[in-house]
Amino acid sequence: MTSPRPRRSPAPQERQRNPERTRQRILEAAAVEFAEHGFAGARTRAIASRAGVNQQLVSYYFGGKEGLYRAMSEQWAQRRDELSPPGSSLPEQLRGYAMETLRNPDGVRMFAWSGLQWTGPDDDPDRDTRTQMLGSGVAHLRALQEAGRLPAELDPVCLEIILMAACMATTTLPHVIEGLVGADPRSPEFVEHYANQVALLARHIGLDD
Amino acid sequence: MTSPRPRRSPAPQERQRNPERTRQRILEAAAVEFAEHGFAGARTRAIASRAGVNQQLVSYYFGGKEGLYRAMSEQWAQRRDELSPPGSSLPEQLRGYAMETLRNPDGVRMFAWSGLQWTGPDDDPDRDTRTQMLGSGVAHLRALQEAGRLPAELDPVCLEIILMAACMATTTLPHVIEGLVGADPRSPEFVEHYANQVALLARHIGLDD
DNA sequence: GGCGTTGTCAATCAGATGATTACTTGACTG
DNA sequence: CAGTCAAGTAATCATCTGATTGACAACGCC
Repeated sequence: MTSPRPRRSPAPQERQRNPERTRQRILEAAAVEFAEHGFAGARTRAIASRAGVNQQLVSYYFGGKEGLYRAMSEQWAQRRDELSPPGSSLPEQLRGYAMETLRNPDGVRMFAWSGLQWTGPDDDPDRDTRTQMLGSGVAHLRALQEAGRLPAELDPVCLEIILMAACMATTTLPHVIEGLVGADPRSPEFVEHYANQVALLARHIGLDD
Repeated sequence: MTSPRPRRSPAPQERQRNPERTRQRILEAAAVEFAEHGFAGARTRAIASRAGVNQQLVSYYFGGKEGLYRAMSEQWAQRRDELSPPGSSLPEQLRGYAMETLRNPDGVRMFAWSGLQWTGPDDDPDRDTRTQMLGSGVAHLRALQEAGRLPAELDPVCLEIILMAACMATTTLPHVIEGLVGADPRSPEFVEHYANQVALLARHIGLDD
């Protein structure tokens, strides 16, 4: 069986047709715009323009703005799923999550938007994969608790939520940070410092392995 | 001196003029809509309709959508400033902040939106009052630290940010919560439980007085 | 009671926005 | 090489959105 797209000449011109690449470009542009402005604030024209394609292609490939948003959400969910959590110990892992603001600012922002835009369990395509992923984290905490490393009266679910909110703070509370530290809350310096502090606190709670 | 508004018949009809009441109604309706949909998602028509007044009055009193948003932000900043922090000990205070989701869901939501919509120190009318308020919290933490109740290597500013993010989680991460606990994340039962857990964690860190 | 001021409204506008239509271009097939 | 279908585009549309206009009715003042 030969390759599905022979493409005699590898890439003589960039003007060739390439539906998959076009699709992908739209998805990438959509991620940037949605991450920056949220669903209501994003503009289909801006997405098409950023992708360098005609606006109609958004309808052609995704059936409109809403379909594009859904498709992009699913792609990001999948991508996040593939991403193996960095770090070995739990504090190191949390440090990694807090650093995600630098590696993948759009993804974190998208996630933050989705929380405020959330209206209910339905129309949340990401729900199941996300829950499964977080559930494993909760299981980890619960195991730590049963091993006596964590106070019995602490609810592992709530702790997971607290830690998650903490890791996202550089994205969700930039105005607070700017006011308190007087510097750009997204600067690598501060994000790294903050991530270290999150890890430190986690250790102080007793989340070391 | 007599009353400024004599109003011969006390309230024969509600159709009487009352600019101040109208202004206030618009502001209240704006708070609800902006809290629900954010700035980009809120509709001037919906605000006017909710306030039960003509849409034009938004321009008449506030000079348009943006002016209304600013005015409402300032009003809420002021209202929050008046609101004395409940609770005596720091964990109790944090518990109170986490419970704010029930007492004042719109206020918390507005604050969460403002973080994602934030573009820079400018165009942030709330900045100074907010920073001042948070600064006092940081000072409190720093005092605790200097008294040896808190590890020296912890940055009080980062700790404050972490705690704040944790207190807002029932608003910022409803999708996560729904997935993990399978219940309405805004239900009084869960919010109270979560607030207790935040306070518990604070105690466990050593933030007791 | 007359009169200017001010609060309120209905009607409407210009621009933006997401979607649709009809057309062109390119690639594969027999 | 004709034919067919997929990929892409330009032009246009209907609707929505925030803002403006002009009328007018309630109020304060004399």
